[in-house]
Amino acid sequence: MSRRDEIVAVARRLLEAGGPDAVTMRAIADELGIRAPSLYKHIADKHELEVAIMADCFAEQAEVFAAAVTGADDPVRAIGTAYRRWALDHPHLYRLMTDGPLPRADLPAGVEDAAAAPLVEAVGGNADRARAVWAFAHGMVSLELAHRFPPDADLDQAWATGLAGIATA
Amino acid sequence: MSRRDEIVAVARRLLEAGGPDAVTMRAIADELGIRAPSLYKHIADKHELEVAIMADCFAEQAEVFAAAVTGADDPVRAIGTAYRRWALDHPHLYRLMTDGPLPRADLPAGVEDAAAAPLVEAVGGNADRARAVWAFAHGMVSLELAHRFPPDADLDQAWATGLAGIATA
DNA sequence: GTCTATATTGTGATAGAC
DNA sequence: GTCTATCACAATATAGAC
Repeated sequence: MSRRDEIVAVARRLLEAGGPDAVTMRAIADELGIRAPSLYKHIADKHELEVAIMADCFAEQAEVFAAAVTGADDPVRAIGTAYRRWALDHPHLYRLMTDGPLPRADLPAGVEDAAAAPLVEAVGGNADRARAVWAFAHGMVSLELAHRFPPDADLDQAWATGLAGIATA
Repeated sequence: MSRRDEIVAVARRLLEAGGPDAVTMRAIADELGIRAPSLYKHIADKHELEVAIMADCFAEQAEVFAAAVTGADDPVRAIGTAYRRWALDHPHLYRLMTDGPLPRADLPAGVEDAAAAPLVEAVGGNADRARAVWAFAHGMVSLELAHRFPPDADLDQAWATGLAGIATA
């Protein structure tokens, strides 16, 4: 594991544990037992770290979603469940990936498509339906992460209602 | 208009125009021709400003959504259109209202419910369906605001597919 | 109700020695 | 590849005079 990879790994761990404010160049360096300025011998700037973390996550999601559809009775439902699980397990990573425009020019080619492929296939290649399902899943997950639903809301039921509707529209 | 109300109005205008980073106590004060510390004679802290802006927005949304359903053939569709319009017209306000937990304890009672009421009624009082529609709309809007859809995506079609599915599930 | 002065805290990043 | 020293900047908020 190169020094650069170690830095990216530490940055990701800090982000997952403490959110964006916890990811400072000083904190990363402390974790590695070095000084902050030394980091710049291995990476150009902070943006490079964010991009590297996103690339990691897309690859991870591609695996998880592909595994979820394999042999599933209801592939859309299975992806929805996996999508929700991943987001709830990694809330800060999820936000990093969805809060703003993707730095597509800096990302390895194909990672975004690889993560989306299982869903596109699950809806039979219908792009509008894939986007609708994605938007629904993203909306459910981000409202849940933001604690915007009332505590007594039955989210499993809302997921079922939404996915069933869109998948069979 | 009290000095406090002027301050809130300026803060909202700055947020709409330049996003969260543009809303500094200095910028607000500059706009009013006074110094930043003077603001604290009228408001306790920055949080109070955010809450006041949110309250404004909920009241505004309640009006807009209620007007949208009035006499509409397809009320869910009408609210969806109005929801999207409001969000696209006020992206930074929309994010302020949806990115994190609501400070419900500090918000005037009922504003949140008033904004949600037209949708709840449009789906016949079915809470699960209301949440599913809301999540879908929120997902569509926030992905659009984050420029996450490809440029050639037909978003009108995705909206139609999603809303039709959920509304008739 | 406004002012000046200041506390406090934080950030990302660079120069240049070793 | 690491270090020390430091730049350059920005933020919210308070104390106390007027």
